[in-house]
Amino acid sequence: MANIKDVAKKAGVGISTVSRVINDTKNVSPELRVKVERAIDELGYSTNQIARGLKISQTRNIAVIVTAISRIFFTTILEGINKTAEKYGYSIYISETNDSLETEIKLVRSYLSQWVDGIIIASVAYGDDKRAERYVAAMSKFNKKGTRIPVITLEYPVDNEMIDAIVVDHEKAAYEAVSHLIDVGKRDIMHITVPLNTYMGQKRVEGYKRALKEHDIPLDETMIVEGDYTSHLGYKAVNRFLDAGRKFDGIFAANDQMAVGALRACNERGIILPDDVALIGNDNVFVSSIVEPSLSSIDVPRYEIGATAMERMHYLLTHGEKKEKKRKIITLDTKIVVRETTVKGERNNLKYLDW
Amino acid sequence: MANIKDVAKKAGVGISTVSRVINDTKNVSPELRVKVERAIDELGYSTNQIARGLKISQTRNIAVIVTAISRIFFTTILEGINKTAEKYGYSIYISETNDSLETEIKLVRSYLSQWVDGIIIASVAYGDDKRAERYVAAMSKFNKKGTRIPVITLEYPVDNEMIDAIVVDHEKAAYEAVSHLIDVGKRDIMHITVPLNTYMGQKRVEGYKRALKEHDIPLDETMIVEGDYTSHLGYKAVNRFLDAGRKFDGIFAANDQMAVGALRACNERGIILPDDVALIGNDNVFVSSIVEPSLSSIDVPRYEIGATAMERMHYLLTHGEKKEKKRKIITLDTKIVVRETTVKGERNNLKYLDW
DNA sequence: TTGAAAGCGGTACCAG
DNA sequence: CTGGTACCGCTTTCAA
Repeated sequence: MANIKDVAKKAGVGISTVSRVINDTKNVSPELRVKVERAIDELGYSTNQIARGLKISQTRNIAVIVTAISRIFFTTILEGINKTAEKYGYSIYISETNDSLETEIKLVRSYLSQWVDGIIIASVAYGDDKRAERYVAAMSKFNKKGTRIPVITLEYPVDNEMIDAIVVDHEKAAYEAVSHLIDVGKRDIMHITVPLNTYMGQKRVEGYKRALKEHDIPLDETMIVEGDYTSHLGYKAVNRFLDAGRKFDGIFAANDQMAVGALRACNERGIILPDDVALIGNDNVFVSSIVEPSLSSIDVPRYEIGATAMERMHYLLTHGEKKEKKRKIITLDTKIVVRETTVKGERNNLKYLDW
Repeated sequence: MANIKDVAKKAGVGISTVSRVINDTKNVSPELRVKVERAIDELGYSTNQIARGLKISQTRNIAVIVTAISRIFFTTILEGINKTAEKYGYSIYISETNDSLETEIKLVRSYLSQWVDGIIIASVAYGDDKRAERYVAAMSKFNKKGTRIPVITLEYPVDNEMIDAIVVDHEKAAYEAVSHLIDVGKRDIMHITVPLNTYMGQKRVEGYKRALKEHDIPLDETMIVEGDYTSHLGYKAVNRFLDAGRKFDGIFAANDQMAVGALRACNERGIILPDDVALIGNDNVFVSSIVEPSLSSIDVPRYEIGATAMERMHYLLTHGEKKEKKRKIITLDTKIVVRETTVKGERNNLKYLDW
């Protein structure tokens, strides 16, 4: 409502003095300071951040772009980002791409023109699409008035040597999941993947293959079925295998949604977990400890990923271009959480309480 | 990077002409238009929304404030808001109050100073706290340069006759839930509430009481236990009743989290659902169809709530102050979803597929 | 149809 | 320590 001019007039001082007390610079006499503060109170003035942003080209707004807001995997990440952002006084925009590069680029463009201070993104720009390549190359050149607008990617590092990332080792996680299945005595292991045009999809397949190889289990490509993140797909995939009379005694699903679908299918068809088939998911979302039997999974430190991303963003924003030539890729640890779908009696369901 | 001045210079035209082609006003000659468009392309210019916002006092930014981002209840609402916002070209800020009025007020103040066009909020300003009252009263006066900044509340209408709301009938929903328990033959019904200092908490208790009354079941206040939204609490509450040897054959939990906690407790203690105890939750989140036995619940159209809120916001923003004196409260329908915790054999678990 | 210039609400430099 | 003023990048009158 009221602006700085009004305050200046009311306080009977110059506009710059008002500015000084607001951003409390030292050089203001106590008397004037009091006058100005009173005027501010009486007018209920608060500074227009949009004007301020225009002037100092700094908005304290961070854009957060994920593939799908309702993908349960992201909600904890968003929480981590949000809590940390609040700590430092940033506001955050949140939006989703629905796995469309088109949408992603559109969103980024829009945020850039809103002069966000930084962008945290779960990018879908992977693979050798020409458009994607140009876009990823441009990421390190985002700027406003010469100062760089940092981009931090979630889950995996994009193909640009200047862009930081907060990730986990997907290959290793998959390797451990599958090794665990082998350890509990399984050999015919099905792998339900996330889409294979994604980094995560490919890395997890690599881990799957390595685990088989190191345990001298011959690879059967038909045991790998491409998934789409949904519970429904996991459900159908298992039913299809069953209907076809395919032999399998283990399943590694690349996310928990699909694992739960698989679990449901097994339950319905009278397959005993883990005796007949051992099953392990990925992500360790709270649902894993709620289903019956409880689902083994790979824990991904989602909150920490979000928090770390925001911490890193803040660092980049405050420590500027301190000639950090090389990007920083922060890898957080995953760990296997054993429950009843792979080892009888391991309820390990404490987690069901916190959702 | 490049600004309108650069474009004007490059195209060899006046700055206003550039503005005209950008916002495509009619009065520009074809020749100039082409020149300008080429300049825009070559410079990769896109208009600075922050400067534009300052000038026209319209940012196309909407603030969305919920109590907790990770509260699963909200994620679908956010999705509805987001999808609709995208349709109309709004960006949205998302933040959480963690049920603190303090935080809520701070956030609102901050968004106001960023000149958001509107605010959609699941407010915690309920009850007769002086500070809350002042704040709620102020809601209808939020404005920038005289034009009003609309506020729309989620879940329930705040105590301000000018503020729109998108809600469901909590009293009725609770009434139906409890009536259903009675219909399936239960009489000693426990009610685990959400916090009783909330509108939802109180209304659901009212519904609970009305259902008992209309079925001539005497009210026993000790059957009402105040909850806190968490699974853990539902779990403990039931265990406490069991330990104390309390008699009960039905439970209405005011959200699904607590219902799942209660379900887990029953499962562990050998209580057979629904024979010994019938259980119904509230919200119908996807988890209801995943647990064993599947959980009866009250379906709340969360996506629609979000979408409707954003549609209404857009309406308010485009149709301005068309002297709509009176606020609009849009009430969406809830419906009961019967599953195995109240009626044997009613799996009704299609929903488990879509998460 | 076109360009100049004022002004949105601030910040920061400069002179006093 | 204080006030005047240019300017951030854009929109919009006003005159030409």
